[in-house]
Amino acid sequence: MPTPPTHAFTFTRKLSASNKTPRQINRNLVFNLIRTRQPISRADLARVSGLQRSTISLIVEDLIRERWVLDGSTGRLPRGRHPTFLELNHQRAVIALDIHPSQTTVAVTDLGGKIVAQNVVALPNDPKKAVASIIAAINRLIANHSDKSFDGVGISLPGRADPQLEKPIFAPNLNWPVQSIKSKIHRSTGLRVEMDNVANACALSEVWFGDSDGLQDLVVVNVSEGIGTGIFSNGRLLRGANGMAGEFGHIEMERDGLLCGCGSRGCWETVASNRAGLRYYQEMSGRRAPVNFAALVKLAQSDDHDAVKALERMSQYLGRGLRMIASALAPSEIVIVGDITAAWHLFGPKIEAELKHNAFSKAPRLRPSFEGNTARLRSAVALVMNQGLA
Amino acid sequence: MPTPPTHAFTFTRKLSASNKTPRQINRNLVFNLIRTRQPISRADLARVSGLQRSTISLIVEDLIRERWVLDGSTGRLPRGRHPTFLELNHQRAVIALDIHPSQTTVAVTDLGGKIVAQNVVALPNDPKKAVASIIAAINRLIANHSDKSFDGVGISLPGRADPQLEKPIFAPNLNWPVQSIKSKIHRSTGLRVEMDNVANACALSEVWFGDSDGLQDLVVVNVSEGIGTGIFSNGRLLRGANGMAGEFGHIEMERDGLLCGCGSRGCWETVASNRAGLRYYQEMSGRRAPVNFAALVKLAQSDDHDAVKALERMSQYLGRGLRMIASALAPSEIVIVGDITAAWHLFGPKIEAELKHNAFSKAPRLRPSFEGNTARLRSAVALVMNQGLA
DNA sequence: CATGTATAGTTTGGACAGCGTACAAAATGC
DNA sequence: GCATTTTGTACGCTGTCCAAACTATACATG
Repeated sequence: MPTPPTHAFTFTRKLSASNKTPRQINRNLVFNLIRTRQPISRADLARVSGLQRSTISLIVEDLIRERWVLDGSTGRLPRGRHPTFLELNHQRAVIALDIHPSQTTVAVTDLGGKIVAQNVVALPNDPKKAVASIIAAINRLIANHSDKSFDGVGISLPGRADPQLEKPIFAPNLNWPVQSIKSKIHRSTGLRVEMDNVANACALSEVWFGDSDGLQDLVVVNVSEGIGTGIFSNGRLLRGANGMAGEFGHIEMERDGLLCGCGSRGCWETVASNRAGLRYYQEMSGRRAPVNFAALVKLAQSDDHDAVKALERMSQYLGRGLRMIASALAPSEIVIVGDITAAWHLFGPKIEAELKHNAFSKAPRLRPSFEGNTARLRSAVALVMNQGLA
Repeated sequence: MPTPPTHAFTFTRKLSASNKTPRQINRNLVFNLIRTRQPISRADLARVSGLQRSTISLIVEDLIRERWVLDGSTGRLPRGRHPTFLELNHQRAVIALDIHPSQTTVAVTDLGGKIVAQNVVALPNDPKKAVASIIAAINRLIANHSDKSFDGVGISLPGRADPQLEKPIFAPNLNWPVQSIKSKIHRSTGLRVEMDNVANACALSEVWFGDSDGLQDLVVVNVSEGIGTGIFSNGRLLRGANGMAGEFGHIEMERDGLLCGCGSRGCWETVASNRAGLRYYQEMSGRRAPVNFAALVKLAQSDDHDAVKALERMSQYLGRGLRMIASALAPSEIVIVGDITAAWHLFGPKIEAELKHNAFSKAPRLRPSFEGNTARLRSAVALVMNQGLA
């Protein structure tokens, strides 16, 4: 006879559903539909979602009461009563913060991710004062937009952080400390603060603000000082055990290659990141490299032979790494974020050719981020939206 | 004024929830708890799930009416009414089919995955008749267990198949055609047939039959003629765009290496699969390789120097590949399935040392499948269970 | 043996969700 | 004015979970 189990037991997350669960699910669905398809009427929401018009009415009533959406203009139809279009509440806004090794930007955006105002943060010489400068810049923006009501602050940064934990735990390419930035901003502004890796954030952003409906599998590759990837799979971000999933950039590509910031040798990012591109230029031309990678891209665009060659070499390595990603995850789409996309017509085909080289299965679609240089900023907005209503 | 949208629109899956949704969710939760913790009382189910005892009673009533579970024995407590333990219905059974390049096995198991009967299928010389032989073997097993009621057939095979599609689309290591095996078995037996890649199936199996509760991130690496990986992330299998996710085995590891069955060169599986182990033995000893990999492992266990060296070399490459997986996905656990696990005490440490070599973050736990050689068979059961009630 | 206590499992009423139908509101055309 | 068409709302129904009351069962104790 078995002894009584009486398990001591706790689930990490609540797994059981209550009778409030459908409302949560449908509420998120409806809000997302309004967000992506605004302006849209209740009747169309019903058609699109598969829910009844009556149900939609109740859910929308909630969303309006909580000031997420507004009744907007009225439409015209050949027959029948005119629909009232719903739209996101323009009064509500989000602070987006893009922390980048070479430049940090802060912005105000609306719930739809549209950038209302944007400033580059002048960082002081003393890196310890960086966080204070950022907070000052945020507070200035909030003060300048007193007509808005702010919902939160989104931070996208090059590094990994366990979503539970406060501080980033892996940021080899950032030269100033961001420890406790999250709680400091929260204390100063009183707003909810969401922080995540740039590539993760960009993946969310593509899903939230992109036009591909129901995208389920997508990998974003952020090519900057290093290379980070954000994996969106089964309709969710793949975070891994400590939030460390997506470090394709630190997969060994060259045996006994260059020493990487992570301590290993020959990582993909040592041969395919912006730094690698600059190094190739130096090696090939014998001249000093341009001040930054954007300048190198400009050089290539003006047909500088060495610049083109250097970026082609970088593109080849990029493509080879993308082939790894395609084999490993078979996403339907790979999106590139970074300065290299500024010259996509020159190097996109090179990257894609290498990606498709000898591929044993259908290669994923490859495209640059639809956002260009604001991709990282908008991604920070997605972080807040994702927590607020998803 | 915007024109009326009236979107023509269909979701791939239904995204909206109805008031029946919580019951579906909780039913699966309760069934899974019974499966993993049987025997268990209703009261303990309530404690463990967080649902009310009354709700549990209703759900269990459903499950008993549909003959998934049974009221079983009675427990004893120091005080109070004795609990009645619930257990899975032993009458119900599943056919498990393990298709393997060197040997195909078919078995009868109960809902808990316990193997009731098991036969190796003698495949005819003519590979075209293989499917017919398998079907005959299945029907024999069903006839011999007329006391059971069969719920479905699970097939785990070395290859990828879009879950929607009928035929496997990528099986470079299988030398006989399995096209339309799914529908043929369905027609012959009348049972539901679920088919998936071995590694995917084993990942499900670890989650379904393993003892780690609430495991969310796990990668199974199946080391056989080739290498396949099954990725369990965010509590679901990661399938990718065409069911092709998980082909880490075909990531390039040696530039201009050996030609692989997939058409590329230097894939991980060309240097770390069973075939590679046999090749290393041949190269190192100058002798002909053993008849199969299991024999090579036996040799190593009896201290044959060349066999040990060959498998150590294979282990090193295995570990190097696992390091890729750890960087890319940061799973909390990596599980190895395959004959190499028979000598885990010899080679497990070698693999793990290479996995941890120069790792920039905490390496995942590494362990052999808790099932040993029946892992693949039991995995086929998990496929059926996963579709039936998950 | 009666009583009190502890635990398992069931019953019942209430709250809440989505569905489906009916209906009011609003616009157009004849 | 009236039929028609479409939007958006109101109301009753069913399904679900929860909370508390209730019943059943067992044991310890005096």
